[in-house]
Amino acid sequence: MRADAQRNRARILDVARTVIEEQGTQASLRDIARRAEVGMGTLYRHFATREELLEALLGGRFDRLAAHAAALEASHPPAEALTEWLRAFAEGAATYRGLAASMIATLEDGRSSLHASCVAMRDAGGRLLARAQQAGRIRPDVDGTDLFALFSALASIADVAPSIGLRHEHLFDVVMEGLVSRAR
Amino acid sequence: MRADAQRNRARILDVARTVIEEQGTQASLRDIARRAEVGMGTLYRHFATREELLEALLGGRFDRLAAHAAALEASHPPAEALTEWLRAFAEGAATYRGLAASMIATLEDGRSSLHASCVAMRDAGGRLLARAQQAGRIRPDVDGTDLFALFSALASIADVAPSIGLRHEHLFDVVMEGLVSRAR
DNA sequence: ACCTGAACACCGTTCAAGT
DNA sequence: ACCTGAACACCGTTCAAGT
Repeated sequence: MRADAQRNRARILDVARTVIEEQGTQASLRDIARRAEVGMGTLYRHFATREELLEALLGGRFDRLAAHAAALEASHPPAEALTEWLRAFAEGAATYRGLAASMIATLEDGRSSLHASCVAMRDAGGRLLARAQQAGRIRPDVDGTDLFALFSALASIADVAPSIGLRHEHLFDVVMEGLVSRAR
Repeated sequence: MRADAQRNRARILDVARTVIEEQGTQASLRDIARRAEVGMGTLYRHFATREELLEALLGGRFDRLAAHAAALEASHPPAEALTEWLRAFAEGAATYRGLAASMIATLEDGRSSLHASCVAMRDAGGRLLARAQQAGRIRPDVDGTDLFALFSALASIADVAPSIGLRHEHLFDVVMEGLVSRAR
């Protein structure tokens, strides 16, 4: 990649992080290009879709989250590992306003650039889930997709109603208890 | 109201119902005006905000839902009344794509035209909840707002991922079990 | 190769002008 | 009283023209 291109790409990512932090995942791309002092075409050349931009911003974080699942599997007993991971997952889904909703949508949209990361995360969670189910600690009739949907939806509440978001830990606990009930 | 105004209002509501059914609560107001064969100003005169339009479309339904809570309180035992009502509530929140998210947001936005209906529904649910808690059937550390948020969030999953929406009843059951656990 | 910015087709919202 | 539709300030996306 040419040096100026590389510099532009970095500038865009840098500005995008700030703007999306301010305005959420639906932030104006025009605004990002403007503040990065770059033409619209340049933004589109580097990131053909909004999802590609989000992937560049979040891909690393998501990969680490999937890896974290494997680590927890080795270090913690089944139920604790799952709970701990779901907590980290919910935190990740809350990185930017609007992200949680995008993540659920992306799970069934194979064309989205976020699709791969989300499927990987769902599967990582699914493995922790299966382990906890085999240990009889989680009800057997839920799968990784259920988990992903439930906790993303939970995270999305804070996006749309910040004050209710303060109850997040509490609501997390309620849903968690729902998973525990009817185990075995 | 003048006869032509009344006719216009009815036309707008009629078309809005169709368009919002197609495109969700974020449907283009311009499109609604166009298909109702009405100037933009006319639409704005009758419904100054998008929320006012939604209120006109859904207010009746929400009022009935609040009334339904009182009826259930008289006819059913505490836990059954609550479960039954929450089922109806979730159905109402799923009337239009995007509505569930609007409802959570509106709960803490006093200026929204949907605010009154949503508060009324939350309180109606809150009364059924308190009754079930007094009967020792629901954990005591949740309130009406928690309930509203949890089940709206649940409904919003189907908005953004239709196929996961097919699991709605199942996820409903999981959350319900979470409410039951730690009762008394 | 890469960048720019105007062009196009859309929005929501307002408001002067009409009846 | 009420209606119309143009005007304004925004979008996202594309693409001819430049370096």
